[in-house]
Amino acid sequence: MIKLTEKQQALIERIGIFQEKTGMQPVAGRIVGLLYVSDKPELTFDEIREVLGISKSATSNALNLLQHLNRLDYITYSGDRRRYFRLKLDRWRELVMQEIDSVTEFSATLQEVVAERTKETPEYNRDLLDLADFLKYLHRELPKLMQQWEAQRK
Amino acid sequence: MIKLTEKQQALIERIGIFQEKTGMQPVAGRIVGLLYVSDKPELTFDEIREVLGISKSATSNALNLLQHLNRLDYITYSGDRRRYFRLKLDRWRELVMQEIDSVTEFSATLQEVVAERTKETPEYNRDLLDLADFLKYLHRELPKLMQQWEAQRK
DNA sequence: AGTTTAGTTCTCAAAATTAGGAACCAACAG
DNA sequence: CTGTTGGTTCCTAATTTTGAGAACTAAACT
Repeated sequence: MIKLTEKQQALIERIGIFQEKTGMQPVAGRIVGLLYVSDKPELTFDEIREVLGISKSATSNALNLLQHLNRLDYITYSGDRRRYFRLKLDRWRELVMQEIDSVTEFSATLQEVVAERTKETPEYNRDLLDLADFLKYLHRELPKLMQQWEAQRK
Repeated sequence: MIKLTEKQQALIERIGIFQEKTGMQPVAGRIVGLLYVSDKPELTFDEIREVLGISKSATSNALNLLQHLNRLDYITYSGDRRRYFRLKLDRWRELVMQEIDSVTEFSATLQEVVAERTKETPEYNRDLLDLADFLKYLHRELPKLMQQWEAQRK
């Protein structure tokens, strides 16, 4: 049975709250926190349930949500019926791209907005287009930025 | 009295929902949408209230929230007691930096997490540190990226 | 002083989110 | 075919969020 230190528990709560602020439900946020912090990075349904003191339904729903959000995975071992859930941490590059994608989508909406707007407010329209364009630029440049980062670290 | 087209209303709803997904409350999200779309980019309290069909309390609370989030401003004209609310759109660069800041803050938590973690999971710890480091890198590089963007646009 | 206007605050009800518990299902074990 | 385990689903209650309405404040106008 898994036991957490005070510090670990505090970290889980902090991470949980951070995730909540990005729109995630509380239990899901804490599961993410737990998987960040836990010495074993692969936990079973019941380990998660037990250590966080939450119900089966909450656990099930949150795990499914996290899988939908592309944050979670599970692996199995033959002769063991349980799933071992883990963060898709090794794929964090995809995660970051995913976040930027949604922003870029918004950029398209901004362009639609400008297309609808009066032409009487040229500076305002320019600001909107600039923002939209920068977001797209950011989206395009992100892969390069990742490569640069790879290169510059020792 | 301000009148919106169907298309404008639809855009406001779309923008509103997008904002909601980033954790903003519904009315605040729609106000942002309205100010993006409205031909007049500076609206009074009552214009906002009326065109969105919301109560004074909801309007007041949302406007204050948006000012706290650094998204809104207002200007006044002498001899007119009303405030003219507007998006701080011309400052979108700051906005973008602000968003990245909060991510960077999370990066510090990740480093704390790794400091607490067992050393028995070196790859996992490496992934965590990589992510944390990349987020900081992104934070540092963003200003440069903005400059590049300024330079490359015609 | 009395009234109108711009906006705030308080109280409360409606609606949405969250999560517990129990019943359920499917796979495997004996 | 019966029992156990891992996980899902359904129903419901508690909590939180949201926003309306009315009372209120403060400034400006008369």
